Amino acid sequence: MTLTELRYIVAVARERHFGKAAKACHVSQPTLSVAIKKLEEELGVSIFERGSNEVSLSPVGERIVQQAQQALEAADNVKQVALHGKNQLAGPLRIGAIYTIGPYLYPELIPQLRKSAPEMPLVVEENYTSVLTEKLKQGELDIIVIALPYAEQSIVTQPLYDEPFVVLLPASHPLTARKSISSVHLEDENVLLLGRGHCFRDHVLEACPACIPKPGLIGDLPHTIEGSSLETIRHMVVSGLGITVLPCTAAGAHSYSQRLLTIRRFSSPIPHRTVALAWRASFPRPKVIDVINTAIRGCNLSCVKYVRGRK
Amino acid sequence: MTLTELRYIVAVARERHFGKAAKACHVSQPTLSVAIKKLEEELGVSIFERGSNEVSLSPVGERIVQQAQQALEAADNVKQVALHGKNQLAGPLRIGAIYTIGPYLYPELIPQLRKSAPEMPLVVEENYTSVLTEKLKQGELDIIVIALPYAEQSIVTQPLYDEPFVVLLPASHPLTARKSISSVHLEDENVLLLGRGHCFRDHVLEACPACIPKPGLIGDLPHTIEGSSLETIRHMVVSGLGITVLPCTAAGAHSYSQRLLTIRRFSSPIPHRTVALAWRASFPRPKVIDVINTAIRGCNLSCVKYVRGRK
DNA sequence: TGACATGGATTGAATTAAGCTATGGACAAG
DNA sequence: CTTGTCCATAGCTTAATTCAATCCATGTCA
Repeated sequence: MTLTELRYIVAVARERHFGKAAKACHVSQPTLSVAIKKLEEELGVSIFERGSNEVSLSPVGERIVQQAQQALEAADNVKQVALHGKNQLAGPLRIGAIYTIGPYLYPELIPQLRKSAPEMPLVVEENYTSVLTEKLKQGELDIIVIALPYAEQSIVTQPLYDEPFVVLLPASHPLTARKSISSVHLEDENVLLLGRGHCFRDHVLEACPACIPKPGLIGDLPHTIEGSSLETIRHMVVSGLGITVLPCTAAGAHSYSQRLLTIRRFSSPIPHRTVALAWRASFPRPKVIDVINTAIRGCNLSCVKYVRGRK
Repeated sequence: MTLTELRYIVAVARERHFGKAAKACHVSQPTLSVAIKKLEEELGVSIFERGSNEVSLSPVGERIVQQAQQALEAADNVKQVALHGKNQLAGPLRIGAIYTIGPYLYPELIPQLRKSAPEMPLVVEENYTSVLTEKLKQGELDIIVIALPYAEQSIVTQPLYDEPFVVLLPASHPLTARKSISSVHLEDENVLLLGRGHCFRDHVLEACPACIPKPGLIGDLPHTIEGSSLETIRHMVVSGLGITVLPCTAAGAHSYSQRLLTIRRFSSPIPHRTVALAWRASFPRPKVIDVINTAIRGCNLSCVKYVRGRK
């Protein structure tokens, strides 16, 4: 078995066409055909099913190609390691965070990283968990910050901190009279939610099942209003459209004074989420993980509880 | 770059000797020397430092070899996938658990797995976290059950359940009068601990810092008695040597009647541990993980709280 | 139905890479 | 100064890879 053969089967699996795959690999079609046949004989299974007018993957082939991709990635990483020399903290790092973390973590994290790894330029992105996951797996991102639970094949995760949720109220709201708020108090309130796809939306609904949006209108407005970001929701809370639930790191960073907005904590059991790092298991720069881990723990996120560190 | 070259550098890194490495690879010494030189030229770095009387790894070389090992493992897995054919649930699985989980989980888990994956013979082991980790990394185990926190390079973890701790008392003990017990109640008690190396020992000490063992003797016995397993500790509790803290799954499975032993829950905050699966990120049988996950969730562990599943 | 197009398999020659034996050269020990 | 160790180099052989040319099965359309 050679890396070349693995490249060939990955190409055919991608192109679904021997000729095109051969072109993509810069070899002739017979070369590729022979190489694949040789590999199939060595492995004792047929990877592709040559139909009359199409090439498809056999069930085993599917998994073989997946595994081959991993092997190729690992081999590529050998080159990367050699390229970047001994300093893992040199060279760019592509980092992603979900929408409900990025805006509140990055302003703390990035200055920290500039200090601890000045030779590591950062490419930074915000997106949904699903998009970040895809980009991470495709190698378009190196490390992402998401909320647990999170389990993906060949992705390593590392919990960072537990983040309690808080309630954001207009200052004039009756609930501001309470010192802490239970999820039952939210049942009759108009709780503004993020749109579908935001995992924080699901976290809130889990903590407050009664907040599940109902179809229909109240006056001109839909029964439940969905915001496209925590900041738009904050504006709507100010404007009196309703109240909302925020992760605590998002509670402080805003431009409204206490005369307009009030924050109240939850009474026990306090709903919360666990924020974690995730990276490809094959990511070849362990020190980068350590540095980011340390940097986040060094961030001034006063309301969170850091998870005990890596051993 | 070829897999053969990677095998060569891994061998030299292991043997620290070109000649011996060549023998281990079943090739002549010049073959190996040339191949390594070629790879070093391709990568543009020198992997080994040829000293007068010894071969050592350069700093970059160290990481290159590590990465090479990963690539070789991934390539091996291609063969494994082909070998076991389309059925990931066929072929033996080597599973490990720490001492404080295995005896209580296996009797539930193994019959479950026999049902859901009858063609998968199980090789089962119990050991300390550190030993299991080493065996997992070396490929001597496929999947292990440990307690969080757990973070190892290129190991994937998946939380399974939260397990509250309980207090085990002789039936005649004054604390049996209480419905629930707080850690402060343990301060003046003789709390029997597991020996060093058991992570559960550390969990107990974290929940009850006052229980940290003090040197010295009480009469003939050491001030703090350490047991080699939860079962030996249970015997000692029966015999009146002291009380102990157990994970709740270990509380029920014993041969003593309620007339001798009493179990009491903790009052809030209830100390607990999170039990998780861990496997090499390169482990090529994702369905096996799913099946074990499902099997454990199907176990009759009434006292635990299962963590939300994989998405 | 038959000419043609498509797409993978086969063939055989040319090239390249990987392997071996023999030898060279640096270094340390005696 | 000799000897032994150990990695590097040279020259040769053999095996593997690649390509162009060709074959063959299948599907399309007049």
